[in-house]
Amino acid sequence: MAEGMTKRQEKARGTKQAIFEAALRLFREKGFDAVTVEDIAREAGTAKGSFYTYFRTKSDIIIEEFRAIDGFYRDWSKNLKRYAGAREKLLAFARAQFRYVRDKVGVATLKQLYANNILQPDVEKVLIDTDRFLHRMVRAIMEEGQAALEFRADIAADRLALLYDRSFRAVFLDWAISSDGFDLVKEGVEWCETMVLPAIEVRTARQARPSG
Amino acid sequence: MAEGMTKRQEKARGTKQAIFEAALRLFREKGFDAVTVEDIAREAGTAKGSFYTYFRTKSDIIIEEFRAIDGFYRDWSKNLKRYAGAREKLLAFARAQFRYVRDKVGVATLKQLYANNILQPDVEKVLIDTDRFLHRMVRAIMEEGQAALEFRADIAADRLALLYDRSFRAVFLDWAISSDGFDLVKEGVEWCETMVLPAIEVRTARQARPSG
DNA sequence: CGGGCTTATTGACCGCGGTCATCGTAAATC
DNA sequence: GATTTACGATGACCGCGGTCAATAAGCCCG
Repeated sequence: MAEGMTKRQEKARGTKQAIFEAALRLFREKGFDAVTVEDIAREAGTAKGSFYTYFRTKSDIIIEEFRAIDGFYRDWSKNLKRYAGAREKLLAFARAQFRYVRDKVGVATLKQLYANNILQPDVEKVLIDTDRFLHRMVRAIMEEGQAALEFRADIAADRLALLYDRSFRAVFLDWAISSDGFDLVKEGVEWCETMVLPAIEVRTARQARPSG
Repeated sequence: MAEGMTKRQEKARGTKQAIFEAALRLFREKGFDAVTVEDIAREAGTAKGSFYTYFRTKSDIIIEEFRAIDGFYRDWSKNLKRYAGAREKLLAFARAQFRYVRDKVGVATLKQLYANNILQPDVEKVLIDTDRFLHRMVRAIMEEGQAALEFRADIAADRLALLYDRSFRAVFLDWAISSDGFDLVKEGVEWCETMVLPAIEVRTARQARPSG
């Protein structure tokens, strides 16, 4: 792992790692706001200034942590072939995604992530980055659905993927604002079935029925 | 206006108003982050501590300003009867709403508003508050659409309104994250036509057509 | 091995958002 | 009118995120 590295580079790497892990540990224990950068540095056995050698802001830790989600998507995408149609793939992916965010990311981290993406001026906006694996995978599913005449073909697959991504951000946003005020998985899947799929699928007739 | 007020209450009201107006003026001139609370107090001819007598945080000013948008909705709702069906009403309202936010609110204010709603723990969450005029108006349109068999009736009007609201937040969020990276009105109206109406309307057949 | 160069590390320092004990005076009470 | 109470105003103060000049130490070349 540390092949071809000078002693200096190795040490630097170690310092960054120590800071990162200390930060995650403390955030988990006490919550983001209750942890100071000095706490993190102390816990990592280094000085406050070193934190800023490796991270631009306190909330950069959150961004870095969130990048791990792309690893999850990559792993999960191997399951895709299990599902017959594009519709099933989208739904299964939605469920997996909501589960992961609810159980592994958590509402506190999500809040920081969203707030950070909104406020920080020059940070690369990971949430709306269309180069991420997430987006490319969704686009592939859209193309498959279009080829199978499941999904509407009058909108480019890339745009369909954007619409899908954006729809999901809406649920995440509401979940964050409401501070875990509803079950993300249940609401998310329902949202996907109600709002996302109807817009994307080739239409079949649905009659107005009285609510009950 | 200042009927039945003691001299003290009048003065307090004046102080609050002076702070509020000074803050808005300075934010507009220099931007939210470049203005300090002391700047605001000085501009308002009072002391820093007084700011916190009337506002809990610096960004509370933004929340207060944003409440004006409900006044806009109220005024605008008088135009509703111009439009024939519920679908037209929703679309017209969408257009008006996006225009107002783009031209009168601005991306900087919207950013602060969203970040604030996400991060502040005990603030009333104006964005997802279903008691706001906005939500009640949309619900009324949904009910009208259901009665006319335009909109699906297997979902309660209140939930349809929530879905509509949430969809819109998605566009506002993307607009905020991308820092005015697209035309809010154009994108918003397209989004409404593509994602929101298809999910809400009673379905009529749509065939898959090749893109291009 | 020696000396210049690069780079990780450090902690004092800064500016700002937010707090709070204190003060002065209008309002209420008698 | 005198006395007490209530409350708006104040600014010194605090804690934290973030900066930066100075320092220490590994690296590299002659």
